[in-house]
Amino acid sequence: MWCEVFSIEEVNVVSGSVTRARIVEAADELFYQHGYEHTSFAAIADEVRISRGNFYYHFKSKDEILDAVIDARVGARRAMLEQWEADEPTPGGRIRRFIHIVLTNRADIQNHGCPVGTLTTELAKLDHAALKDAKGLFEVFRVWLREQFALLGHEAQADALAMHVLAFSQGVATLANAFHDEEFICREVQRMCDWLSAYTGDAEQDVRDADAQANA
Amino acid sequence: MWCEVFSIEEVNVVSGSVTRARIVEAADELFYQHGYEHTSFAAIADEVRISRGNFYYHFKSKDEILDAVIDARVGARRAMLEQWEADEPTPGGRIRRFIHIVLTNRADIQNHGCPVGTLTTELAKLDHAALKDAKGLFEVFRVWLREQFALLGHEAQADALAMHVLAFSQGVATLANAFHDEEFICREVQRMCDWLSAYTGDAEQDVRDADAQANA
DNA sequence: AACAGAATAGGACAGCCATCCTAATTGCGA
DNA sequence: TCGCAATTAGGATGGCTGTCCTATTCTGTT
Repeated sequence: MWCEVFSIEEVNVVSGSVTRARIVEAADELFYQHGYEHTSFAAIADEVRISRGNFYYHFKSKDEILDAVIDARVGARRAMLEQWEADEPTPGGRIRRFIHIVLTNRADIQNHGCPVGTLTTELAKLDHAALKDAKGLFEVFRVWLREQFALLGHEAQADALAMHVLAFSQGVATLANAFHDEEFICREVQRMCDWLSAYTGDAEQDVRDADAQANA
Repeated sequence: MWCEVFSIEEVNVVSGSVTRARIVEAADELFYQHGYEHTSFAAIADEVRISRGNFYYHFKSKDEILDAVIDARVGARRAMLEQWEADEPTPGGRIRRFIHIVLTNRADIQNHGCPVGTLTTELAKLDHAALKDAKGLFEVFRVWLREQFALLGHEAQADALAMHVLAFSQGVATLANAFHDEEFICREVQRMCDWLSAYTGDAEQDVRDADAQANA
């Protein structure tokens, strides 16, 4: 759901203008922090230090900025998952890595919730055309998790297990955002990892051990 | 999180004016369906068939309507929980009842998510003063669930277990809203009830066994 | 019937917003 | 250096929103 920040230059290679990339980056952050509807052109303009009217050279509407933001998020998440596959040799380790995101990004999550879940929820309420694309963000993780469970030999249940892990992340994120309770996040991550170990086959792993292994 | 509808007259006894109650009722529904920010006075006015300017006889701002809506929701949820305590003899049965809400109200949840979770998420993004009260809605369920687990003899873990059940409901609601997958809801409810049975002591959903143990 | 206060209607207002338009500036190839 | 296209600035515009104000209608009491 969440993702490390990638530099503007990297994005720029794909999308053309530097200004355009900076607009997308600023919009991404502001949409996450304050929501899509509540973020005005003026706010993005202040952030990018660009004239309001100038947006329309790069985008022809606010909706189009949203599309670009979602595309950027999809790209960033895909890149993150590929990185995980390079780092983690086992599917179980990769899933654990996903579970640990709510801990890794706990500061942002407590402040603003899950970028994927909150955007999807908002666009659903607005009955916005981009809702379909936002759901695509969820699908990226769903498909990836499904693959990992299939690799663990649970092909028949793979999708159900993937959805269960996604539900975990959304539940934790929503409550962490509401209550700002860090211990709660730790407990739920531990519980989820315990649950996962029944599917990976190896013995249960303590959170600290997993972190130590990840940093090794 | 969700709640049966109570008639206007019932609410009216407490709050005074009939028109006021109708405004709150309409606002409650519209805030749920389209979000607080995206719901305009005009939309509520159309629903209640009342003049725009007339709102300010009953409320002195939109924020005040939100406060009234949250108060109404708290009242309705409290009433629902009291009803459950009258209906269900065992704490385990009551918790199961809570778990089943996502199934009972699956239509609304698939369309608009959880009324408590989505409101809290939105108000957090808006940095709205009423966020505190919206969190209070969560607290109503948290405290109640904690009580039920304590009655089951798990006082030490009661709050953690309550939070776990809340996280379940939020995760399922968010994904049900995104994917409109009814089977997913069923699976997760079943999984959660299985999990719960480890704390109620009985093998399956036998109410009398749970009752006997609770009274022991 | 007369009056008072509650309740309602509907227009007026200022502020914010996304969008559009046009002029100015920049950067780059010839 | 010139010229053209890409890029930017910033004001103008119209629509929507929450809020306010005042005139009117309703309701119950004397």
